Amino acid sequence: MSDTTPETGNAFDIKDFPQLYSVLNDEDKEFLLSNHVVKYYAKNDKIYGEGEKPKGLLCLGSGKVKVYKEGIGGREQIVRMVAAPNFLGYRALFAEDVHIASAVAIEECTIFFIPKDVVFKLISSNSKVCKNILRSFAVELGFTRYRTVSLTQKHIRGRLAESLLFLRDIYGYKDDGITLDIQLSREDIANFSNMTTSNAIRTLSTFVNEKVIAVDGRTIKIVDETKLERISKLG
Amino acid sequence: MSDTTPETGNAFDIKDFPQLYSVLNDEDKEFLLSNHVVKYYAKNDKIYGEGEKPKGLLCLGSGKVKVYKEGIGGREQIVRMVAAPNFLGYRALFAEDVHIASAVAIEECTIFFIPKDVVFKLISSNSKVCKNILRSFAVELGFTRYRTVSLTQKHIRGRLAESLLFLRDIYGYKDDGITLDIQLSREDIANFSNMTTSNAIRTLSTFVNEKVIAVDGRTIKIVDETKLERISKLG
DNA sequence: ATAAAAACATGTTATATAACACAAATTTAA
DNA sequence: TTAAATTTGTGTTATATAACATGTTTTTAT
Repeated sequence: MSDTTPETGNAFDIKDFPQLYSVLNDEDKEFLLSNHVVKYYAKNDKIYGEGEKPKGLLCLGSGKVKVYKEGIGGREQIVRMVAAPNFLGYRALFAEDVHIASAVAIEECTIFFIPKDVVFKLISSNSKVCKNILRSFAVELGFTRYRTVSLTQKHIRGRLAESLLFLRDIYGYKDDGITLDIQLSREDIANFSNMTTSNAIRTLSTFVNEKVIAVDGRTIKIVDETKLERISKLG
Repeated sequence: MSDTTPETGNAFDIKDFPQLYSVLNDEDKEFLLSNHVVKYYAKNDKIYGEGEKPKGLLCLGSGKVKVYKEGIGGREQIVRMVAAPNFLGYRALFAEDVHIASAVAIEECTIFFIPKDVVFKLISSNSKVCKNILRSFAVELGFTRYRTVSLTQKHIRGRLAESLLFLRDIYGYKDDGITLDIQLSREDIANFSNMTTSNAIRTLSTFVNEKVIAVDGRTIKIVDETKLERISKLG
């Protein structure tokens, strides 16, 4: 992590983080502006790790992050793929617990750090802040529960298809309207879909053969959305 | 569901629901007391179902509830076992979504229903209410994520052992200190542990043979906690 | 009290997928 | 610019567990 501006020079600031800033009154805006820290992370930088204690709220202002848990025999399970703007690592904060997952920047990130006491002061004085955080939790819990069922019940093809559709939902397409706006290693795709890397590679190949997707290195195009959704649905 | 007092005559009321009542000031207490409904459910009564829209907040005052999702081919996955006092069905409320799971009373329950607008008024006027709900979400999200990894990565023995330990954590023991204070069908145990009923039965039997647990019908005693924890940990 | 239904139990077979092995391609480092 | 390491790709084998079959016991309904 670096405290200097990133090379790209994109000047993101907390005013562009709607879940927090846009619902505050002028006084609280002033308070927040003078009580947060902007942090920059390069690709592959660790943002927090399992077992660490959160010192405040993290707000992903720009960039992409993967959140994963170490499982049996060090096998990594990606439990969340995060797009900006979104809260990050807030579960541990509100459970008054240590982090039970790790977060890594999968591309350059801007993160706004808000100290614990500042967060709780904002929540106390502004119920809209509270509602936004509640909504984030509710949406994420829904996603996680849905995934539990998919990852345990669907077969490999269904799991992979669903993962690709989730990546579409989270990061969207590039300008061409078919290229997923995220680059992941086969291993990350496997860890997100609960399968071995070999099987992720194999199944991606069969999807290419079936003309459901097109692959060029780590660039994935969804060629036949309907078919992919059918594969995901059938399990 | 019935609106009359249950046969047992246990007079639970919302004053015994600490997550809400104990943090309110006198005015809000009055407001809550005159703006909620007490509902009674018999064993096996459905409390809400997938696709329904929540009309308010449910607070489980007494009794036990299972929350499950319909998966592939109608296969049911229990995503939460609830003990009183606890919030229930609140994810959909705060996500402004329909229920994505169903809730069924596994024994007689008392539930306090608080209409949506009353809930939001309480949250606005009292940040401690908000914090309590945030904590519930945070704890539950942690549990759900932990489970996702266990249910996908652990083998049958580990999954079943873990489920039994979770049931112990959630419902505790009876007075003898070894009998789980919850009665479940083998099918429910299977649906909680992501396995077929046959395999749940089979694995319970091997645990009995290994003197880890003792079983009499639906009554389960944990005879060797250390061994059970080891089985759960090894996966 | 008896029939019907549901739950429990156990043995056998089929199969999805992990595990393993190895090669090729690509990226990183020296 | 060459070597080393990592990632990607593919074929084979082993195995955990679902699926199936069938019988027994317990519960529920009449």
